[in-house]
Amino acid sequence: MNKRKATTLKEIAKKLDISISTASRALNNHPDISDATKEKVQQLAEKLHYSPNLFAQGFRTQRSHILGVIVPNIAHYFTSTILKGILEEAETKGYKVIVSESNNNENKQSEMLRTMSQFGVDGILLALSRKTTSVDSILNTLDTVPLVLFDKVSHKIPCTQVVVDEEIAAFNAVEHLINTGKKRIAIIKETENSFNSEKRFAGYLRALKEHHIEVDKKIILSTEDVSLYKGRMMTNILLSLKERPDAIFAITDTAAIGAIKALHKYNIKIPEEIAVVGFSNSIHATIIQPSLTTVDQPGEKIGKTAVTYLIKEIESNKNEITTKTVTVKTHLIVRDSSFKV
Amino acid sequence: MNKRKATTLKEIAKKLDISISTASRALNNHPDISDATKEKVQQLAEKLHYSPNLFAQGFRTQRSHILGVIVPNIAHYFTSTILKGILEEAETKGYKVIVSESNNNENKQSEMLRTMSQFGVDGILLALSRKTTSVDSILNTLDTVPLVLFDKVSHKIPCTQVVVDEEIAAFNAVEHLINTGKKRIAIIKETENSFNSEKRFAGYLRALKEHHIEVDKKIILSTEDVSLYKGRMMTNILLSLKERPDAIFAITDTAAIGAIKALHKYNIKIPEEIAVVGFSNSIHATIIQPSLTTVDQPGEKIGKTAVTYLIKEIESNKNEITTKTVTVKTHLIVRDSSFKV
DNA sequence: CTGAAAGCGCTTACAG
DNA sequence: CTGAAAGCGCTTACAG
Repeated sequence: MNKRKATTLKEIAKKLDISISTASRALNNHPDISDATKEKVQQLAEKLHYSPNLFAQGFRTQRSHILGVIVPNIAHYFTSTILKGILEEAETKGYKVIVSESNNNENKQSEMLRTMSQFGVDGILLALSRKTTSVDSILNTLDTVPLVLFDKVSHKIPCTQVVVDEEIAAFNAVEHLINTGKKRIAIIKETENSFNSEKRFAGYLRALKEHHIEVDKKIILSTEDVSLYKGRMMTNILLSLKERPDAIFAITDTAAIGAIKALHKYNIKIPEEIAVVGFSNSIHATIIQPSLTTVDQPGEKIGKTAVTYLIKEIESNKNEITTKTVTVKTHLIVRDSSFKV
Repeated sequence: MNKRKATTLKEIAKKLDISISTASRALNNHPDISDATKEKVQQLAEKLHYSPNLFAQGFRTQRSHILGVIVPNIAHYFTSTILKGILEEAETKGYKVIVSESNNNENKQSEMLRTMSQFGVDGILLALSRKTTSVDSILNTLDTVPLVLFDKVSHKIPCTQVVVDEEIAAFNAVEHLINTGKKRIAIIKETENSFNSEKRFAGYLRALKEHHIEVDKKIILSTEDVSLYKGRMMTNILLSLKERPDAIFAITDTAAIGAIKALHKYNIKIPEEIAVVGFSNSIHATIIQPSLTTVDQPGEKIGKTAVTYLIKEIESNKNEITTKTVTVKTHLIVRDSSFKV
């Protein structure tokens, strides 16, 4: 299959008896070229279905108009939502998007960064894999190609980072519980201090503090992966406590759903006995019974924002590295797993 | 940001005082080159972190090693699952993947096909947008670049198509209901005859026929988009019937979940009064109460298979077009929305 | 306003 | 076993 007998600039130039340079410039609307010539060239190009060989162009100009995206897991709903935003924004700006999955594997992530920069993408969008401990490979690629971090970020990397207002969102979620009369609010968070978990925990603490509620370590539970299964397990632990909590704030929707499943098992009334709040507004949130109160994270907006900043960096040919955290707003969606105020 | 001061072949050649040609060949393990030279070159290349400029290489060889993927909606779970398979297989075969969303918009789909083929992808993976009526633009790109259809396919397009054993899967699902004693099985399907809907309906009919159950048009419901909302509506209709069905086979998990929600509302016991079976094994299937009996479609396998066939076509430089339907097996997962046999 | 020429980094017939 | 040279299709200083 090698029929790609595309029209080239040369052919156009020949037919019109002009030079290739002129043809090229006419097509690119160069101010030097006369209107008459431009029209002539552009018409013929149209007629012949001319389209520039983007590979030649990219090779020549050292600009591929390709953006590389690396995410831990593409089948994660929130991630695919961000990707949607990335694709849309990139397309309107005239960029193509190459996608890769790190599978939460740090080595793979490093390798992908290398491959992508070597491939010649104009910029990279990265959501850090879990437990990214060695930042070296990232700093390295940062030297060669613009890079923007989103969702899973780290302040150890000096670059633009697009995140959600994690701390405020968590604060609002917990305050909402307090406002509905809950006084003993448990949290299910991550063991390792990821950026997200840390911020959400900080929001939790601040809400308690501002409302003069004492922190009780017995109802602060940590787990390595905040999964449905772990949500269940943690909730079982909470239920075994002498003083049960009257609300659970899970740092993740899946863990919140695990909590709900555990509460179901013990026939505990939600939200009367124990309210549950999640984080993410995943698609499950309205499938589960009762529907889940949770923080809505605007995935598409995050994606679009990340692309916008990345392209800005690409097109401002400055060699400097921007360190800047862009925060996208979230809002709490109150559903049936907590009381309305 | 233009520090990409990558090592080039020229530099390597110069340092070793050999020609660029030799350096190139040494790196590519060309049989003509002596082992001594090869080693020398490869060692230096390693030391200098040489990596070929893939754009130059692609430009020269007319091979980009990029695959283009076009899907209706990337945030659809099943789709993201397929994508996962595509990414993985492509990576192991040394291809990058450009992803685009058609948003179920036929014009956009055509445009993307054009852009991709003009961009110079080596092959295209396409899941048809809903209501793709005009096949022309697809036939056109089929002339210029290998293309494989997956999931949403059409036999109007002469190319390799990777699908699931839709008819058999539906047959098994309906037969399962029959085996558990259900006699009056409703179906919720699509109005327009998409490939998927048509096959699943055929499987439904065959199961009834083989078990000598009469077809009753009153419990064959069609809707344009087989969504959760529509699943609910259709179920309401079924419940208003004089002779209610004792089972519902929804062509889609989301519609099945809509059905379950509607049945909940009327306090109808699942599966005792009415059993429900879906299709897809979406992530919701175990979140909903009762958990959903459904057909598991191996998304990753579909993705991998599609890539395998596409690359085969790309690398066999034959100019001929293969028309071939590859079927990936599914299996029924029996959960709580239907009886175990 | 237009053209000749160099060159982006690589591969590959051709020659020896 | 190695090298000189052409060329992939384009853009862009330079010259006029």
